[in-house]
Order: sequence, then structure tokens, then C-alpha cells
Amino acid sequence: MPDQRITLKDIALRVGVSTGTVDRVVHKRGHVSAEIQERVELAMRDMGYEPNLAARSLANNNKPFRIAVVLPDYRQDPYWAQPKEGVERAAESVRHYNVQIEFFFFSMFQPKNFLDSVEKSLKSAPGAVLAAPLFLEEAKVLVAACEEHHVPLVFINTDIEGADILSYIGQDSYQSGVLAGRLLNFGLSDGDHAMLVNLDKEVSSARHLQDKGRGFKDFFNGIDNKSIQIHTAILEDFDKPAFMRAWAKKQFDIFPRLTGFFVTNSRAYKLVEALEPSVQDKVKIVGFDLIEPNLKLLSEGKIRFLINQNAWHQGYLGILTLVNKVLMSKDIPRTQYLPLDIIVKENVDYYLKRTLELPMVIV
Amino acid sequence: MPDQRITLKDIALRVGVSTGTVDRVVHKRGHVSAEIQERVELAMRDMGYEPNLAARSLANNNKPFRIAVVLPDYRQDPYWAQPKEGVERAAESVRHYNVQIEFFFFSMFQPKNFLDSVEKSLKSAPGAVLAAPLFLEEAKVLVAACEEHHVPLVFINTDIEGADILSYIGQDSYQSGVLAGRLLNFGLSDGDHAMLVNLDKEVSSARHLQDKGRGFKDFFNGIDNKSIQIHTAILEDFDKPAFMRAWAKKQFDIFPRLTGFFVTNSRAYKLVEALEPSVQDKVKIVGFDLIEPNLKLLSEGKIRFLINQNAWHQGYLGILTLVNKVLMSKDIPRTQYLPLDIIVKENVDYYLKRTLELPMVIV
DNA sequence: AATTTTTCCGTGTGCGCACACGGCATATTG
DNA sequence: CAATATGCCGTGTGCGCACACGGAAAAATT
Repeated sequence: MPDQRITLKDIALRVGVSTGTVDRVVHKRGHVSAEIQERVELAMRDMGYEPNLAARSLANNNKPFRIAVVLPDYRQDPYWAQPKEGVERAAESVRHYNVQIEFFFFSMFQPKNFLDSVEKSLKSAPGAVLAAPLFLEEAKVLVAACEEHHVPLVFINTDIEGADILSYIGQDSYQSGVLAGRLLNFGLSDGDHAMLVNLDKEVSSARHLQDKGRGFKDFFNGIDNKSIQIHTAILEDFDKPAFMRAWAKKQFDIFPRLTGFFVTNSRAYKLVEALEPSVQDKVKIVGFDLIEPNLKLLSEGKIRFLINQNAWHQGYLGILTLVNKVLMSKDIPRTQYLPLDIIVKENVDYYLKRTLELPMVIV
Repeated sequence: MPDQRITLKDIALRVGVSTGTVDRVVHKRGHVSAEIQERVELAMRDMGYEPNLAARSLANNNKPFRIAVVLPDYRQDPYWAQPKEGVERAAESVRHYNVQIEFFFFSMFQPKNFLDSVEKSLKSAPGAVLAAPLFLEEAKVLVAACEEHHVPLVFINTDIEGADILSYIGQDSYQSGVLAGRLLNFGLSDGDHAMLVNLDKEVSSARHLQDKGRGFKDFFNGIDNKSIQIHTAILEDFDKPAFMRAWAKKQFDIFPRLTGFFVTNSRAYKLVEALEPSVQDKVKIVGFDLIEPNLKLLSEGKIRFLINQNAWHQGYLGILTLVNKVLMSKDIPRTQYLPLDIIVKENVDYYLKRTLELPMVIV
């Protein structure tokens, strides 16, 4: 490790040009002869030049970096409050770099509303966009627009395959299904039945749920020392308690040894509400996400495991990714998978608190 | 959020003094009249002044910040390679601030050797010290020395209660025992037996292991719908395969329904090695730490759960804590607990990779 | 050959802060 | 009252970088 950091001046001196010239090749701003360009680049590599980010940000911080954030309305679903908070926290972390955030919320079951938000966000001429592209076709409009204006675009939660974006941040849905399988299986006995439950409307991210289901079933297909029967249920009317209760009751009539459930999104609490109290304690449920209603049931033992989709971190990392790209000119991988945290009552606190502190540094 | 950040000059202008004066009150360097001091402080609070860290680090970065790191020799135990790597990664993250690290390794079963390392580290007159104080009495010497020279001291892995240090970073051992109890219990049936296994020499951190054991037993005491019998074993000769095999065989003779094990440190693989192949697949083992031999067994299903002690993060956070304190003059909590990550085959990759990337920013 | 254009490069200033230096008051001393 | 000391405060410089400006040389044009 070099004792003294190499500066622009150092390499300017070495090559025999001015710092202005070196700066030009650093930023590839042209107006430099081929020969000198060559020699400067060589010297930079040779001496191991790395720009001083503190100085860079100092010299830059008159012009703000504005990021538009397009997310589903968090008042509609507690899940979406998490990425929002992650974004806010990240914004605070990089405030020194004069990063400004503007939110654009849309209604999560209305593709048109999403399009509206996209248009509004683009009209503000942001320096970058962070979005959760819940609707495939509408998202393509966003991708095209960003591409045209050379605005870096990051997706969280849902990826659009083949889309030319800076990065996707989310989870491996298939793998999370496999994980759920392993967890549930550990608590089931030979001959038990388990059920995969989708609680969502058709329009939205059906892809996620499919992948999770596939992973879940694949896990049990790979088991050979036990026989667990797997069933599937898709319920769009998860908001109608009476219907849900009736449905649940019926299932136990049909499958007396039904002892395990896997809820493929953050609505595990809706399932618990549909169960009779005596059943709630016996049945083993695996769900997703650390939202309030789930947390309560987790501590009561009525949900056994929650898999953390790290929605908070998706927001946080999304902002940091854009900052790293635009302000630090770092290379960013096309997809960034977040960990699948396994949560039980005993370790839940750490994952909740983590959203509050965590000192961090842009490398 | 203010559109334009408040600078020294802004508040100097407002109060009607020079930036030099404001600077003096910011750094409490005295030589300011009581009245002006008052008015400046008021203005700072009023206008919400926050120093520009980039500018500060720029103006400072002639003088390096040297941190001495005192850890057990990582060649002696794979566990200790993790905090070492975390430290190295953190060092890289804050290189811009001219932070320099020097390691001092000691032999983990020799208190005297620890003392030697401590003395050597102090002779280098570091600006701060990060240490894993495995030995109580010897650690007190370090605490006293650091206190005398006003050198900030951070402990990882082991806390010394009542010691006047900047911060302790580690885990809640008791809680990790409770967690292990919950995990194991989920896979056990009524009437099964489980065993708590300590594989360690007497000299070292016995305290940790006790706490974990206590938590583990307390969990099962709190269970009422199942009856699980808990046994305890303490084995110092974990490095003698023949002895271990004989011991293991005997246990199953005594307790035919022994189906669960909880190994209180990172040596779960030693237990697996002591079991007969046919038993390895049936028995349910919960252990600690993502070290190579454990990972292999986890993927083979011979270890069911690993609890991640986040040793890597202990090192990482340790360095960041010192940087935040000394260079950013942040307030630091006396104890910083790290999350208890639950690891199975399906999510292990994320926790391993996490040590590689993670873009971060000092807030 | 004189003029204009283009290419290439150096100079200078400012970002916000830390800190040394020196100056002007007032207080202290003989 | 003069001489010295002390308390308070302003000024100036530099940290490393970005970028605007302008000048000199080379190339293109008339």
C-alpha cells in the first residue's frame, strides 16, 4: 500500500503536462492528442492513480444529483413501506454528495396509474430512475425512455428480462421457494400434507409467485426419505374474511393431515386470520417479510418462519447503486441478489434494527 | 431538506464573525469570547449546520489514522480468518481517509502470547486499537493502557464487563442459544433427546459457551406441548478422533432416542466426524459459523442449521466504528450486537458473497 | 501570404474546511 | 504612563479535483 496517495499533479508532473490535461483524459473529455493521451494513461496505470473522492465531490457539489423513485403506494400495502424507507435512509447517507430524491407513487393494481407516475417522473428530468416495474408492458415504456435520454435505470423487486438497464436488485424467487421447502420439511413428519398458497390478484407479479411455487415443489420432489403431499391454492379474494374462513375449514376436511402452509408473499397473516384458534397453534406456516401483522404472529408462534425479502435493502441498495455508478463511476453488475434471511422470533429484532443504524461507506 | 447546504461561511456571515472563529467553536478549540461562542452555537443549531465531511477529510488528509488490530492467529483456527478479512475489507473501504491498519496476531490458547501482542501493538503508538480480548486478566492491561493514553479501544467477539472501552461488537450469546433451541426443537418429536456439546479447552472463552448453553436449556424449559430431554457434554479432547468416536458411540447406547445436537462453537464438523455414516444422516445438528468444513457438511445435509456469528462483520464494523468515532466524531453505542443469521444450504451463498461486495457509505 | 479555423494545452478559480500566523485591542506589570 | 503580556479575532493558504477560459501552435481556407 503506497504511503502517499497519487494525485493528478503527481502524474501531470511525471508526464510533463498540466493537471488540466490529465483531468481531460480521466474524464475522457477529448481535446487531447493521441500521444499524450497514451502517455497519461500509462502513467496512471503505472503509478496506480485513484481519484480522491472527497476532493471530487467537493469540486462537484454545486450541481445536485436528482433521482426519481417510482414505487407502489405504501399506504395500499405495508410491504412497500420498506423499500421506501430504505431509499430514504440511503438518501440520508449520501446527502453529502448533494443527492436529492423525489418519490412517485402509483396504485399497485392499476397499470395505467403506473404509466402516469412514470411520465411524471420523467418530466422532472431526473439524473437517474429507480423503479419497481410491476407491469411488464408498461415498464418497457420506461426502459425505452431512459435509454433514449441516457438516464441510468435500476429496477427493484421485479426484473424485466432482457431489458437494458443498469441493474436489477431483488431476490432469487425460485431459490426462496426451495428454502421455504426445506424449512417446512424440517418440521413435517412422514405422511403429512402441505399447501402452497398464493394470495394475490392476477394482474400483479404472477411471475414471482410461479417461481417460488416451482422451487417449493422441486424441493419436495428431491426428498426421498419422507413422503409429503403438496397441494396448491390460488386465492384472489384474500380480503374477504368470511370467504377465507370457509375455504380454510374445507381444506382440513379434505386433507386431514394438512399441517404445513407456504404463503408465497407477505400476506401470511391473512391465512392465519382465516384459521380457527385451535388450528393456528398446530399448523406450521412459512411466509415472507417482516411487516407488522406477520411479526406479531411470529412472536406468538403462529407463524414459524418468515423469509425476509429484504425489501428495505432493495431500496437502500438501489440508491447506493446509482450513486456509485453516476458519482463514483463504478462498474455495477446487471443483477444483484439480496440474501434470503431466515427469521424466527429469536432473531427478528436484529433485522428490524438493522434498518436504523448501520454505518456505511461508499467504497 | 434544505436545498443548499449550510457552510461555515454562511453561519459566519449570519453571526458577523469570520469563518476562523466559527471553526474554533466547532472544534471547541477555545480562544473565543463567551458571547460570540453562544451566538455561533445558536446560529449553528438554528441553521442546521453539518460539517461537509468531504471537505473536512480533504483538509485533513495529510495525517494518517493508524489502527492496531490484535487478533488470534487465523492459521490456528479458521474462525479467526473471518474477522481478519472483515478488517481488511473495511480498511479498503476507508482508504480514502488515509486509514492504515497493522495486525498483531497471537496464539489463541496462550495468554502470555496475547500480552506480547498487546505490548507490541501499543509500542507502535496507534491512533486506535481493535482487539479480541480472549483472556480476561490480560485484557485489563490493554484497557488500562488505552485509557491512559486516550486511545479509543474496540472489542470484538468477547466483552469485558465494566471495562471502559469505546464499544463492544459481537453477539448475544444467550440469545443464540435460545435460537438454537427453537431451530432444533422444530425438527424434534415428542420424547426425543437432545445434547448440548462444548468442544473447547478450558482456558478460552468459557463464558460464551455457558451463556449459549443457558439459552438453549431455557428454551426447552419454556416448551410445554412437547417433552424433550436435554443432556450436556464438555469435551476438551475434540482433536482426538478415536476418543471422539468412542464417546459418540457410547452416547447412543445410553440414550437411544438421542436425535439432536447443539454444538456451541464453530466445531460442529468435529462432532460429525465422530459419528458413524448411517447416524450422520439421521441425527439433527445445529452449529455455528460458515467455515469450510461446516459448509461442506451443511450442503450434504449432515448439519441442518448453522448460526452465523458474523465474525466477518465484527471485524468490518470494528474498523468502521473507530473511523466514525475518530474521523467523523460520531457517537458510538457501548455495545453493538450483530444479527443471528440462520443458515441452511439454500441461502448460504448470499452470506458468503456478502463479504465480497457491499457498497457502503459513511453517514 | 494573410486570415480564419481548429486542435491542443496551460492557467486560474472555487468547492468547504483546518489551522498557522499575525494584528488589534484590552489587561497586566514596573 | 510606557512597556509588555494576554485574550480574541480575521486573513491567508492548501488539501485534490472540475471546469471555464484563453492562448499558442498547427491546419485549413481564401
